[in-house]
Amino acid sequence: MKARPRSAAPSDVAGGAKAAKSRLAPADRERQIIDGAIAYFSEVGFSGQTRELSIRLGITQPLLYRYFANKQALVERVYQTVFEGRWNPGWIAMLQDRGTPLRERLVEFYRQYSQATYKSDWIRIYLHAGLSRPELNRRYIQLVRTQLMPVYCLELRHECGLPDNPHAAVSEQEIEFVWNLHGGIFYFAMREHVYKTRVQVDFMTHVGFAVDNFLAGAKTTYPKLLAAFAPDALAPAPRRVRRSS
Amino acid sequence: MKARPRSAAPSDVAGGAKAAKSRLAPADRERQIIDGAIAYFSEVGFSGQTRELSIRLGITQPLLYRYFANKQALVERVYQTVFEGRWNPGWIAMLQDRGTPLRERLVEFYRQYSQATYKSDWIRIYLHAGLSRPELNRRYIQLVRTQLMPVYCLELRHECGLPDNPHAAVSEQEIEFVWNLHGGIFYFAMREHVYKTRVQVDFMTHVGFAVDNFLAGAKTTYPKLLAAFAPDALAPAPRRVRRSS
DNA sequence: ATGCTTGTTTAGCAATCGATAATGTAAATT
DNA sequence: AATTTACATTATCGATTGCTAAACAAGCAT
Repeated sequence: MKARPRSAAPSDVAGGAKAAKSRLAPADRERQIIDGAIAYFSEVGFSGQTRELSIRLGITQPLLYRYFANKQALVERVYQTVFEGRWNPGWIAMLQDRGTPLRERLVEFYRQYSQATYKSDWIRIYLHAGLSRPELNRRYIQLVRTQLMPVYCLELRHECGLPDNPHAAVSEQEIEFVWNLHGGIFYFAMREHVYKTRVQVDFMTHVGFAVDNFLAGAKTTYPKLLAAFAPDALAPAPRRVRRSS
Repeated sequence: MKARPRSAAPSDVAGGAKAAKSRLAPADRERQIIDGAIAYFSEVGFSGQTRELSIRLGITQPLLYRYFANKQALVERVYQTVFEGRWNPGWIAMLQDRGTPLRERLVEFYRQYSQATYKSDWIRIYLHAGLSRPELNRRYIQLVRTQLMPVYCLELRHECGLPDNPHAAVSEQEIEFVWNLHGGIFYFAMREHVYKTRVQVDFMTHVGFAVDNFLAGAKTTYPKLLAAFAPDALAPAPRRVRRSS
């Protein structure tokens, strides 16, 4: 009931590294196990064995089962920690700040987003999960689709000099259009962190050119796309035309 | 030694489906096992069990070991069949045919490429392999990097009205630049076939806009990139300037 | 110091999985 | 039809793996 004041671990706490045999407070031990599990499962996949994980943690295998009812429960915690812990809601507001050029906003977003997610552990967990538990990825993708991509679309409309018409819903075709930028950058990170191909190019330099090219092309392509798939968005602005009989 | 003339299988041959109990010629049985293994491993990953695979094939588990020395050998054959069997060398020539507009060439390429590789089994095997045996993906990526992307670059130089200078090597920065188009389209297919998100947009329509946007942007972005990372390519043309002392 | 709580380890079970040996049987050869 | 060849199945072994029960030991209260 009462929180037991524990002495800090003697040598190291949950430093992510191995070897921590001493007696730890439950919260510390749990955190250490989760961190170790993220590193381990991201490397070998979720079919990795609990014994091997325990060895890397420097503890015995049955101890895992004092903190998690079974392997599946531990895996769930790994999913949850990785997917729900690295999204920054402030990104949306930053992307909507028209005080700075859209190009700079996008580049800055990818600088921050890549530091949060485009690392070996996140991407590998993301791919492993996608193959074995796609529901989880669908939820994350839904977050991107509903939170992030529509902002891209609206800012891009503005950037292209199109009327700011909040009533004109963002079409699926637009979403996919802007997603191509996002996907290309993701795949770059994937090649770098999963296949570990020697990428001789600086990530942010690449992002700069990708964003430049996307925006430069959109100036001519985006209006055409809107004309075909979201003609509402091209109407003057505040008053919406509705079949004047 | 001599090839035994076998009567064709009574009901079905290696139709990819299950249930083929009858006695088959070795070549047919082997093919059937490989096809089944591709379907099975692409679904559950390479940690899938041989027993489950045999049940799906409608055969017994030890029979697998008559055709493959061990599980690893079967896995290797799956890799090999999937990765080396779907690349069409003719694509390169097609992409270089300047008789048709580059836009049409790229769209047509993605029509054919997606039919060959952007299917559930190929993409899932590709991702499973990437996580457990990245060497194989590196080899495939090397194929794309050395065969496909340089062609994109050279055709794009021509498209942008830049001099056709075959001596000016394609820079890494250029490769990554054009790869962003390829990666965005791959990621679209990945969302569709792995995460199975409801994509309301026709694949080829999406490709059309992605290619349009890429080419429209490149008209202004690509020369800037070349100026910074491959100034050689901007030199007049045939005669290469080499430090005229 | 003594006893109590609880974090950790030792020992081991039951199910799973890759792989093998022995046996059965369908098709080709004579 | 009898014999041979080799495709396929039955039965089973040994190692691995998730998980549990019992024993051990470190810190706190009295």
